[in-house]
Amino acid sequence: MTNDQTPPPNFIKKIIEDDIESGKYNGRVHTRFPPEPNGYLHIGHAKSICLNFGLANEFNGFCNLRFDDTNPIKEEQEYIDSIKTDVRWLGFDWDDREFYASDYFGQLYEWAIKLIKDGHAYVDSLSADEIRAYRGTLTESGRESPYRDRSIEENLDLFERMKKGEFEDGTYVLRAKIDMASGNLNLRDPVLYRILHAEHPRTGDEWCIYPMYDYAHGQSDSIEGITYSICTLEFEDHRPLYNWFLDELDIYHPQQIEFARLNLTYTVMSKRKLLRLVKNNLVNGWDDPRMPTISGMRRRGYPPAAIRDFAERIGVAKNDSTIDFALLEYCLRQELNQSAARVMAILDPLKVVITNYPDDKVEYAEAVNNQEDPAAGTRQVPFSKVVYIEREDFQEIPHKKFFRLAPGREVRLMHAYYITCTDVIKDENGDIVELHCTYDPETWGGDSPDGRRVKGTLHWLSAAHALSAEVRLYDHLFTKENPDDVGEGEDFTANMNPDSLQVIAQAKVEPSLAGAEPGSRYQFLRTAYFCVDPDTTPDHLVFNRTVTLRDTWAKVQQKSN
RNA sequence: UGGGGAAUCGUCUAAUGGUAGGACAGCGGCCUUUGGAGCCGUAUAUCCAGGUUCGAAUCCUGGUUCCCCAGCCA
Repeated sequence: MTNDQTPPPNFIKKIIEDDIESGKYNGRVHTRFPPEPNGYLHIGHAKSICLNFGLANEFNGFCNLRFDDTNPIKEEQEYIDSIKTDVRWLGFDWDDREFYASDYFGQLYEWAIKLIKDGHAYVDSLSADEIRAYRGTLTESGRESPYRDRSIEENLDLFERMKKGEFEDGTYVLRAKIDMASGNLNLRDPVLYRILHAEHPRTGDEWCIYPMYDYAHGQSDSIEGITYSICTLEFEDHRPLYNWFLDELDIYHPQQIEFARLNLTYTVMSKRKLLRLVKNNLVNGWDDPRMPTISGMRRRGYPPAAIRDFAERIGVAKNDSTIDFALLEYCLRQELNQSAARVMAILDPLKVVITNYPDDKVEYAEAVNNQEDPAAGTRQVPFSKVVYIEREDFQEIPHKKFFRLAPGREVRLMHAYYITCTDVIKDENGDIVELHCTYDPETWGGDSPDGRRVKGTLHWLSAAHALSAEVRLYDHLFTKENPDDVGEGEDFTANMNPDSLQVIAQAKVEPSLAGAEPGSRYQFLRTAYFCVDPDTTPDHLVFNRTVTLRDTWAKVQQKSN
């Protein structure tokens, strides 16, 4: 899909344009996407990825992929691998600029020694609990650690022994010496290094002290020559600390800019909650198509171009905001409408016997694959005496605005014939089991030579030729726009939608779908967009519903209720 | 009188002293071999109160509301 509108302005572009004009970074634009490999990427990350890589593209700069791997307890190679897959799948390329904060552990250690020597850092012997108690509260200033004035020599010695592994976890930390009375808690002698005798996914057991985020991030940015270190709002009051390290170390100084993270209706976004859904088996893994993870969206059938379009449309600002899920769906339909091949599938089959059609005759209707894309061509769809239509496409006593099939009414079977319903066959319970219709042989292709019109056009399948398939219909994972809107003693899981997954074991699909590749996307005509699930095997097709088609008939029905 | 941020249609987002614009959602219509897509039209907003100014979403003063921060997480 092409979007010929120029990308919208935002406050970060404005800053960059001003900097380019003033020559602040000599016109250079260099960003980075810095995930911690402790979970799978989600659509909130996608916003950040599109922003950082997008800015680099727009201003002829670069964007690095940098893993913020400073906490070996939570990080795993599995997450590193998935993150790379997801960023690439979204359509972005970091060339050879794949970096890790752990690449800089040596340099970071040297800089820590410099801070100690300059009297800006000290080794503290307080326990974690004591440090918390000494930190004070939001409204009361903190107290200085009794170890704050150790000599530089002692600090150097202790820090070196921390690194050598002489001490247990938690016995010592390295702290910056800033201001225990600061109103900004981040400046109350923040911890720079902690002792962690843990195996790191990349550095193994080379280190047993690990830098904290605040100490590692800005310096990593500096080493990589980043110009704009773009992060989310909650880091706003870390910025003074970000600047403090760079200034005290007297090294190249990137600029941190904060923007509002993405919130989406009917969705939870925090890694903690997503992890909980996975670990408690409330969903089927990180790539469950109901998950807002990139891997889940991929499996659900979201095209990367739709996600990029979405990221552009939501904008970038500093307001806390929650995007209407309907916008995402709009972007999906927009993209899928252009790219997805049309195909016929019946989710809830109703048998139709065309009484005046020859018993053993088979004709092949030429069906357009995608009227939005003539290059997609056509295909042959078999037609015969017994067909399936969608059960909801027939009403025995039609609603006044229902213009599909009803007794005595004529409709078009798309690309095939006009048919007229003559009889309704019911079982002993009064349930409709079959329809008898007649067809007009003059209407092959879907047009009548006499120019008469029909109001309804239905999709259909030749019963003898249809393939069976499993179809998975997905809905919002949560029933409330804000899943955290819960009663006392409840949490977000109380709002989980019991109907978020509905499995249709025996749907019918076109024979052309035989052998459809996992990941390929289709529009089931008049129904929804679907994507072939990886669970598919040669004799068992599985489709995931990506997003329904807009359904104005559903609205009409709702209104009349 | 802890610190840091943010307030514009229902929801996002533009407009940086000069006609409050766009998108999604809504509503109405046209068209249609998808009740899809497309097209046209339409209603709805500057947190409040003062002030400066010919003119204020924008500048000033004072309020109000919301978000973030007390990890040896990021």
